[in-house]
Amino acid sequence: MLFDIHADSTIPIYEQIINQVIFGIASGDREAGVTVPSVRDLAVRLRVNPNTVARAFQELERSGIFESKRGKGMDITDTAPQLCRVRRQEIVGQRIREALREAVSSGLPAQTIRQLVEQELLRLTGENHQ
Amino acid sequence: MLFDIHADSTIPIYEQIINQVIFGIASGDREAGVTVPSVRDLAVRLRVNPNTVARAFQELERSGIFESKRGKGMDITDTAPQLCRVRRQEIVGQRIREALREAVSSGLPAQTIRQLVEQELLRLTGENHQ
Amino acid sequence: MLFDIHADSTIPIYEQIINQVIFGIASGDREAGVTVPSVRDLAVRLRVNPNTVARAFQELERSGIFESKRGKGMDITDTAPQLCRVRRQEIVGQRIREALREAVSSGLPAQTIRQLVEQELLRLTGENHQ
Amino acid sequence: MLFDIHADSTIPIYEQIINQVIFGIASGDREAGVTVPSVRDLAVRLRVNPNTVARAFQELERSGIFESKRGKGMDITDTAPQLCRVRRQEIVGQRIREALREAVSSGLPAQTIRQLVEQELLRLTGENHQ
DNA sequence: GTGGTCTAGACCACA
DNA sequence: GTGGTCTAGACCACA
Repeated sequence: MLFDIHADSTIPIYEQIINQVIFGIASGDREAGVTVPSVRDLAVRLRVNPNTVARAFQELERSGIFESKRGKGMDITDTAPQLCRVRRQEIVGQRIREALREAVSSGLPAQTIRQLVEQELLRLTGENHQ
Repeated sequence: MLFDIHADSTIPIYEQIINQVIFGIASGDREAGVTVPSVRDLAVRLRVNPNTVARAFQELERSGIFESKRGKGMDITDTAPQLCRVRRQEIVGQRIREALREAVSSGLPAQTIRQLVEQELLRLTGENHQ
Repeated sequence: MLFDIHADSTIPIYEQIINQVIFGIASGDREAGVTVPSVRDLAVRLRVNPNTVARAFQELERSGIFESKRGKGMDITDTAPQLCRVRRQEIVGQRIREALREAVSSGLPAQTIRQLVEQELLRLTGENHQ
Repeated sequence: MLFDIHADSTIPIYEQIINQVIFGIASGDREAGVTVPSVRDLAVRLRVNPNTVARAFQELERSGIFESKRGKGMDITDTAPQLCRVRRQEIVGQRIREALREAVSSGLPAQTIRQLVEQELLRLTGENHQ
């Protein structure tokens, strides 16, 4: 599982970790039953405070995505892949919804907003939209 | 100028005020040279502490959108409309960019993202996209 | 007496009025015994709140530069010219002193400060310094 | 970094803090990447309310001189030294410019002004000007 | 531990 | 009346 943490993002580090775990599992990077790196190891790897990783893992456990193996670390649950696909859609959907709600309330014409979105999507996906 | 403040939003109140002033001026709600409601009045109207309004106004002054007339209150500057149109585009554009970047990095197929966006845009603008 | 009021200066308007009166008298623009414009007239001329002019005049009276002619306006006192020459030196001296004290405390080398001063003086007086 | 705060100065406390940070960094007192005293610590040290320090730090952050490391405190940015040297020159230069402009407009002869400046500079730097 | 936001309330200079 | 500054104190998210 790859992590790409930006300490200076507006998104808190623990939330970046959570989302990247969710996105990774939803995309099939990891399968159920697999053991997850320890809090300590991941903290070292990401150069991040262990408390921060611990917090992310706790929330993932509460969500039913991780389960703790009695003192032996964390596993990915059987239901994780399904849960993560749902959660991914929610997370992404909500942020898009908020961005568009703000855009509309700003008074920018719908046409301009649509252009902003389209142009950015093309830039990000590098895909031709025909 | 209409204000719609949500005390429980993740966006700080003073920033909501700033953005709504910017959006309002960018949309032509208020013209340059016009006097702005006083800190105290707006605070009462928004049921918010005067310090919070004052902070928003000070940032707007630093941005060249308001100018303080000593002892008399705040005016909208001559350059405000232009500045606000630029700022609006930046604010809206950045939030859209971040939402889409996250969406793409989540592994959702571009087609799904495009659907999410399109569906939300239609819902918000109530417009028929033919 | 000429006035040059800048509403947006960092120097309060009443203080600009006071200083310009003092500088004017010190420079011999007005002689003792001459009647001064009324608060109301000057306020109109300077497009300034009458309270502001009144405050300036009060301070000038307290300083012995103006004297009120029982309800008939203000005169310049006999001692005004002498007082104003002293005050002018104090006002100018103090602001220069503060500026230089800050400059020195900023850590800029004395040589750099001297250059800044010299260059500005030349610019302002348009005079050749040989 | 030494601080010398005067609660009774006409310059607001938060601005004194800002200027002294700028002057200190411009003079090489602190290097980039170094962590800054915490808001709470500095507030205790300066016997000032934490909010006042926080305001100064926030303006320094907005100026690109400090950067906030979420949950960890403030760092001096890489560009701070350069920014601070520029800012120092601006701050000092502007105050000198204003003082001299006033001096010239006061009607004092250029020669007298030059003497005032020279005498004060000598007093402050204790240096022989030959 | 860190900074960020907000409230309540005081006091001040200015117009 | 206006805004600007400051204090005291609370609460929160984050690491």
